Amino acid sequence: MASTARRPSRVAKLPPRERILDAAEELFQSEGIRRVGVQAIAERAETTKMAIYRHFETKDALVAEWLRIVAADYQAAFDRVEAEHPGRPREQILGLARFIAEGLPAISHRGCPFINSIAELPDRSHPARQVIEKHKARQTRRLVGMCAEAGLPDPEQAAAEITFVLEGAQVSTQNGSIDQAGDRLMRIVEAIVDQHRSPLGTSRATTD
Amino acid sequence: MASTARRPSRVAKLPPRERILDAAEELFQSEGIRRVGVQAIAERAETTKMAIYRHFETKDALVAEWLRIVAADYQAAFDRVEAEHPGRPREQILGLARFIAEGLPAISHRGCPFINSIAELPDRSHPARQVIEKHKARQTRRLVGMCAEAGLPDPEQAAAEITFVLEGAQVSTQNGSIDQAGDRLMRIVEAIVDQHRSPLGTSRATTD
DNA sequence: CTCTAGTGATACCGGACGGTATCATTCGGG
DNA sequence: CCCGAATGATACCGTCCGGTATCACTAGAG
Repeated sequence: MASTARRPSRVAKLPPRERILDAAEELFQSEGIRRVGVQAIAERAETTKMAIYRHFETKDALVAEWLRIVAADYQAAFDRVEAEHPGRPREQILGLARFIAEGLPAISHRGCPFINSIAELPDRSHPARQVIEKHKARQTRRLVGMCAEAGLPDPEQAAAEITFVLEGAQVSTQNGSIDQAGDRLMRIVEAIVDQHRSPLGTSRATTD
Repeated sequence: MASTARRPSRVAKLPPRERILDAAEELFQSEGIRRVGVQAIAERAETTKMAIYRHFETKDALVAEWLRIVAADYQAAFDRVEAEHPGRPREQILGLARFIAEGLPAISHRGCPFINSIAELPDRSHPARQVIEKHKARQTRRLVGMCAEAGLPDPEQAAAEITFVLEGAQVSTQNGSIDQAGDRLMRIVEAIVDQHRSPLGTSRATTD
């Protein structure tokens, strides 16, 4: 049976590997990769350094696995938004933008894990970098597809613009240069999706 | 009179402080702040660690000074673009965008120093963070002013959109998710500045 | 029960780091 | 010419880091 997956000693705990990944997630996100030592992760996971090195070859491998999970979560959110509006690419794009916009407040202290990790890992051969690269490539491919389905005349350009705006909203929120970034972001993406786009004017004709 | 500022031993060298800042610039930009040790900076500057600590209280102070210089260079480019098109805010904005777009290839390996530094310095109280914050705030203020002068109906929104797109183009170039980011960036900013903006269509009416 | 695989705990290693102390050297101004 | 300030060179300190070795323990399978 085992209602709880395991029960090592007293409290119901997740297996060590999960605890390690959870701890790594929290620490890497809030403090950065290089500032967080393996020891700190172990303490937060209520285990030891040795346990970490039993489950992950090196710290870099742990970093890569963390980013793999973040990317998977992101993709899952992408899937969810897509499934909520089947056959309606414009709504899908807006849903994605809303997902990002709603995540901005949580991101305001520390920014996007991918952007931050790239900054902390200059060498492109790092395993984590390849995880990010693949994720971003897939993300772009999907977005281009959505833009094409939405009937936008130049899907690549539209996807580039949406990508720019989404990324820019995150970094601008992080560095505090733009306030109400979420609202502004939504208005911009709406203008892109509705082609007539005059987001700066007062006209607010949402066709369909 | 000292035709050359100084000539310590053999080759004409800049004074140590300049050499240190130059070395720091190169190393911080290409490797990141935390990956670069004071020793490495000293070697690159053809001096010693002690010399660095004679000119800068701590490594953090050196980082802050470096970013202050980067911000100043940036502001200078901003000034130059502004002076090239006096009284023509639209041309000024486009010039700024072009400045960024042309800098993208050089940035493709390592990204924007401000974005990277924020990622490497999680604590907002860090002196370098305050340098960045001030710079970004001033940047936004100037851009809003330009948008207002250009007669755009909602200058704050337009400035936000331009900021998002500029920042997003930089991170997207860095992570390789968008190709031809420079061209795409220019088309987007043109569309923002010319309000009729249908950058995705084939119409290419560049008035004036 | 016994055997084994996974886990917890501790100590350790070599290296890099930020920062300091000390002393020799050089150079320009008086 | 000489003095003092700035610089160069080297050694050092305490700390933290990634990673390893060792040993005791627990729990589940047979």
